[in-house]
Amino acid sequence: MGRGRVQLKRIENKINRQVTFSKRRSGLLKKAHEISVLCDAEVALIVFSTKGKLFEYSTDSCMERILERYERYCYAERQLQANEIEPNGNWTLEYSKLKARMEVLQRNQKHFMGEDLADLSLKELQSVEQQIDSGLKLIRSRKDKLLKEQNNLLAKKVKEKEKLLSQEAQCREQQQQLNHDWNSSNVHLMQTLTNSSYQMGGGSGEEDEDTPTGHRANALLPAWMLRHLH
Amino acid sequence: MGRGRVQLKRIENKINRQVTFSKRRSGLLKKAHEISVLCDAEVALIVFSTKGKLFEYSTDSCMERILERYERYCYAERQLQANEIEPNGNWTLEYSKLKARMEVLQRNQKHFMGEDLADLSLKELQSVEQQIDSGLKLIRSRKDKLLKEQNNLLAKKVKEKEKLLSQEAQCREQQQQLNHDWNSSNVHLMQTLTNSSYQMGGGSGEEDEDTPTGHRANALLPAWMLRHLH
DNA sequence: AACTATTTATAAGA
DNA sequence: TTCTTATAAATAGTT
Repeated sequence: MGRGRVQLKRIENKINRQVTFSKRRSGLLKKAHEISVLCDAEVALIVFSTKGKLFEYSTDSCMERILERYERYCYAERQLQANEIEPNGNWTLEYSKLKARMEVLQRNQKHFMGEDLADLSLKELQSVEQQIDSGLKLIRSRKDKLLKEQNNLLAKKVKEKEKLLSQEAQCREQQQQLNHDWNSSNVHLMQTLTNSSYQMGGGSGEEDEDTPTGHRANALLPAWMLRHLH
Repeated sequence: MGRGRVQLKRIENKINRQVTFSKRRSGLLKKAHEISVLCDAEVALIVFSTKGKLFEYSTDSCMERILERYERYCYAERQLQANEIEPNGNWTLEYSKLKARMEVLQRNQKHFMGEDLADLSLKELQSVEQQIDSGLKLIRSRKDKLLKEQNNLLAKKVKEKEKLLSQEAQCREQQQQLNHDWNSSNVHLMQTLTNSSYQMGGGSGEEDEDTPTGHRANALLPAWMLRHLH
């Protein structure tokens, strides 16, 4: 576009390069904005000049959110790594980076729980809604699966009990002949039945027994964590 | 660029939007690459389509490095702040505390989005489900509210336009009436004042609203773009 | 900073 | 999706 073809290689003349950079940069930013608006896409564009000056564009002027999304999309490897590796150099820098990320996460989490929604534009709201909705679906199908598994397990247990009971009944028949007390045996039977039906209704089976801390409360978020959100 | 001007607003036709996205995306990536090579710049470009698919370009195919550079650049300021405000004693302690909180938040966020659900017991699942569900309800009602507000606003605008139009119509009628009266009673006078009456009869000179030649670019460009233009 | 001859990008159509 | 083509837009080189 211009008077003469251009070779795709570094422009050696410094002035020329600078001018071209300036022109193309604004063109690039404009096009990023256009595709974002026209096609309802989310765009993040970062440009460092040779001299190290930063230029950026991001849809809805929220670079952090898009970068977070990018990282999530990329299997979150970077996040994990960055958090695992102990920063040995600049503590204040690492700390503030972490803090900034934290803030984004907190904001996100609040939105997920329906707080501070006034911050969000309609588009953003829709995107959160979509994310949450798909999350909810996944959670429900997972729950469904777990429940079915437990039911199967319980059904098996019931069968076993029945088997035991019939064996017991046989025993009892034999015992009857020996004139043993019928009532005590009956009570025992009742207890067994009650126990199994309770487990079925309660649903969670044996998992609660392993709880180490003991505060696996109804709320997913412990109080101290909720405090961190504010 | 193409057969007809294009308005900078979301393309409503879905097929059309998809096609345009595909075309412009490749154009954008190409231009990102070009400026990177020609001007020796470092470029990172991330694009999410409406459907959430990721496309990216980065100089030297090293997105991570550029994003880190970006964060360093952006957090330089924060770093100064942090240096003054944050505790000057035990950085490693502060850092690991923050990290722990971060990890909890990340885990939670994943669960909210339906990832890593295998970690959760049935009870926890139910609790997450509940939280998310209530969040979703809040989000939907907020969206509803926003949409209604927008509707009201638009309705108002429509009414205003209607009002203006009817007012204009009235004006014109009155003027015509005046002209008519004046013409009929002052024919001879009019002849001596041809020039001025011609101007008057021609109507109000300010009516033409369409100024196709005026570019008015600055008014339409977002602030960031203006900034980059200088 | 403008200008303009050209190249490039792309909207619409097939 | 891909190709074609008429046209709008971007921009290289110039002033």
